[in-house]
Amino acid sequence: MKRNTWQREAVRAALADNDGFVSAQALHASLREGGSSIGLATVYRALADLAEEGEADSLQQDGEALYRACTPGSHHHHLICRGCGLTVEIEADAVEQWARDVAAAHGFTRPEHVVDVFGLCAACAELQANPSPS
Amino acid sequence: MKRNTWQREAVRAALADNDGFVSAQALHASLREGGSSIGLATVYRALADLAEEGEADSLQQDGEALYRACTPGSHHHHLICRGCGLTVEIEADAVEQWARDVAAAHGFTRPEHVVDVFGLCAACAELQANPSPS
DNA sequence: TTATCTGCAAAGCATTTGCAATAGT
DNA sequence: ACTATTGCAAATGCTTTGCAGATAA
Repeated sequence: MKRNTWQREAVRAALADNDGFVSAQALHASLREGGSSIGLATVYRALADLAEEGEADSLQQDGEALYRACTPGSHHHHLICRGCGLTVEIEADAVEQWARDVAAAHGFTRPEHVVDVFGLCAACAELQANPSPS
Repeated sequence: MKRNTWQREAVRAALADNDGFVSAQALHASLREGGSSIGLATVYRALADLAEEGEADSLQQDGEALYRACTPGSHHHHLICRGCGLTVEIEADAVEQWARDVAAAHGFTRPEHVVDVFGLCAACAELQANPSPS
């Protein structure tokens, strides 16, 4: 059976404290800075578990896995700012349906999908237009 | 300026010869088997260039980058079999529109999106149901 | 000629794994 | 007690990089 260790709780909490996506490395570093003595491998293992149990979303970026807390069972997608990492949760019922349909139309079963939209948020777009403001 | 070497051509050709997504490693191996003496690093560099120039799609799976030839400028998505890697190109005009709308609704500009649907193709679903057929 | 590209081997990174010690239950 | 979990360090696997020699322009 799955045991309840303070390490797992720490990872769960650190993930919840964070608004955007975090890498395992970053999460481990921040836990260490917070005085925890948790090991890196443990963070990896905990995150993998959380993701499998549906308590965390994960996505791949630049060859590293990023995680984010999410309410169990709910399925949603993200709008992510390329500049500052700001993440907005988005509803995508229409896309869910479309994914199921397109999979079925080609004889595919057990469909899952990855849908993420990247862009520049208003603030970052502003920054890019005026690199040195005021 | 960008030079035209036989290595770059070889990578472009090998990619075009392949129907699904291929890893850099696999592409390098197949080129070597074909008698080429191209180096692994060169394959990586060529693929990165092709992807940047829009001549190749790329996606991340299991911590490795997969590439696939694509007609420059065209934008499409993929339905990928988790079992055998079979890839079907899918139209997603509705999703394109949705992505643009959702980005705009949140003040995001220059939207790009990642939309991939994974599933089990008919053949692989069959195999999983009957692990050792006839 | 000469700036870019190649190949090799050596890093570099994120992630995984083996194993003895530790700590839930 | 029993066994899952931890932490460390070593191992793995993909990708990048430094550099000397090759090569396209």
